[in-house]
Amino acid sequence: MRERKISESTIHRLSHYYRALNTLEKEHFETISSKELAKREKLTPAQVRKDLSFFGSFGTRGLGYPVKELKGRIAKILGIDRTWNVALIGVGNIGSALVSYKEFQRQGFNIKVLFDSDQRKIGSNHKGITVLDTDHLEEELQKNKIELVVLAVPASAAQNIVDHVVHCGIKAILNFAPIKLKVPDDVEIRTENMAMELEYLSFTLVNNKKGERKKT
Amino acid sequence: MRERKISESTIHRLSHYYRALNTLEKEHFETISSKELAKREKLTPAQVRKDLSFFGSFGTRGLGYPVKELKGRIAKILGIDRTWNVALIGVGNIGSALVSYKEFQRQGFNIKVLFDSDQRKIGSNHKGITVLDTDHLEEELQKNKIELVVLAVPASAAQNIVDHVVHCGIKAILNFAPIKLKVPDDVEIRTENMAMELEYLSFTLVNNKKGERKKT
DNA sequence: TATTTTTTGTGAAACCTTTCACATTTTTGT
DNA sequence: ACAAAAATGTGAAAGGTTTCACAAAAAATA
Ligand SMILES: NC(=O)c1ccc[n+]([C@@H]2O[C@H](COP(=O)([O-])OP(=O)(O)OC[C@H]3O[C@@H](n4cnc5c(N)ncnc54)[C@H](O)[C@@H]3O)[C@@H](O)[C@H]2O)c1
Ligand SMILES: NC(=O)c1ccc[n+]([C@@H]2O[C@H](COP(=O)([O-])OP(=O)(O)OC[C@H]3O[C@@H](n4cnc5c(N)ncnc54)[C@H](O)[C@@H]3O)[C@@H](O)[C@H]2O)c1
Repeated sequence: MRERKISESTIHRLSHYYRALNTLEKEHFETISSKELAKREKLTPAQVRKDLSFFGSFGTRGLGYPVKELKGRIAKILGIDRTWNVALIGVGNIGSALVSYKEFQRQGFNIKVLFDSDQRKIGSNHKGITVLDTDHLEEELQKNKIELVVLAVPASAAQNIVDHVVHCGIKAILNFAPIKLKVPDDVEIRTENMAMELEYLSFTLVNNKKGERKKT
Repeated sequence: MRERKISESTIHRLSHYYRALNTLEKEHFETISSKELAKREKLTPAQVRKDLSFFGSFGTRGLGYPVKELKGRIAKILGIDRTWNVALIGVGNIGSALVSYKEFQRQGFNIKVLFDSDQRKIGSNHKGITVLDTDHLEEELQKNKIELVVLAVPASAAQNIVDHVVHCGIKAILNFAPIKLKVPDDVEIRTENMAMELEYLSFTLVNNKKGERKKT
């Protein structure tokens, strides 16, 4: 096995490189240097090279990286060279927005099933997908070979659902409930916490951080 | 001036402490030790103490931190001991979900104005707020003393709008468009990129990161 | 009141991430 | 074919963040 210990920041930057390479491909670039790629992503060339070097040597000295090939390599690293079966639980305000969002589908995150506990919603149709009853959650997750779950239920319901989701072997969860959920070590859960981002912005506003950057 | 250089992680942890303290207050705790607070947030006690120590000495040795007071101190640090006037631009799928989300209002982020460029949406009402025409963006942002902008427009429209928003002095933006926006150094912009989170999850799935943690 | 226990606040150490700097390789130009 | 220029890949240095460990202070106990 190759040696692992890749930081979260590196993975996030790979996502950025991937988008940049997509654009570059559309602009008909054949190759790109770390310098130019860094400039587009507001990073340093060394950072770009170091990030990529964790996964192999993809470039050519004196020339740079082959756009199309590097894009493919990163897709493979990120696991987006395939599609994933996704279930969305909680078809409320945010859940509905997510179902309507075509970008996920296009990126290979295929929302296959929807769940809700509200009788008025069960059986209804969202973008061609029927809303199922959470009572049949585990059974349906398995039947549809779901690999990734998006959670958009109220915070109070989230932990209970996560327990079921984990119980049937799901290893990746994207959570929108503003709560810290308990999962076993081998399950990755990412929480999208908008309130926290607003608080960060609020902090920068009251601390005028950017204005008085250097320490006095 | 006090010496600054607080990391993003510290601020995010303050947000977590704040929520934990809220809960603790409801549970009628008078004081809390760094040990207990750390346990609730899955951190180390040293981390909690170090984070807080950047802002002062709020605890009592042998006893811990006074829950109510510490909560107030953190609120002040984060700038959430007040309300902020917020404008939301782009009342589509995700925009509508955000307007309906009462939690923001309750947290002091007061969505005062909505904007859209779609004639069918302009003049319509969302949760008691009328949608205004983006043609009058700068004028209305100023009139309503907006301090923070939430951007929920298509990626293709985002940069142009940001330029206007920045032009009338806004210093904090929460962006949902999956694109890297250019803003001056003194403007803080946070981008909520769900696709990137999904990609991170996808990476952990293909790399089975959690399972084979230790380097071989 | 004296002793033990608890717990903070904080320098120093350990750890992790980014940047530097340069040998090496390949391309480009003459 | 050779020299100059461009650009990678990577150890080492620098910079940041987290954890350790302990003195100091307060609380609890006897
Ligand atoms: N709306 C937003 O803009 C927003 C923003 C940030 C975070 N969030 C979070 O996202 C989550 C959903 O928010 P929302 O605004 O869409 O709420 P919502 O009430 O509109 O939707 C929640 C949905 O979950 C369903 N539900 C409730 N209990 C369930 C259960 N046990 N099993 C299955 N489904 C269940 C409800 O029937 C409803 O359809 C909440 O945790 C909220 O805090 C929402
Ligand atoms: N829907 C989701 O779940 C989701 C998830 C992640 C990111 N996003 C991002 O959020 C943004 C909005 O997504 P959406 O699904 O709500 O799209 P949407 O098309 O439903 O909404 C976009 C809204 O912006 C308005 N608009 C377009 N140009 C405008 C302009 N120049 N000025 C003002 N308003 C303008 C449109 O009229 C529309 O009401 C997009 O950038 C999208 O990529 C959406």
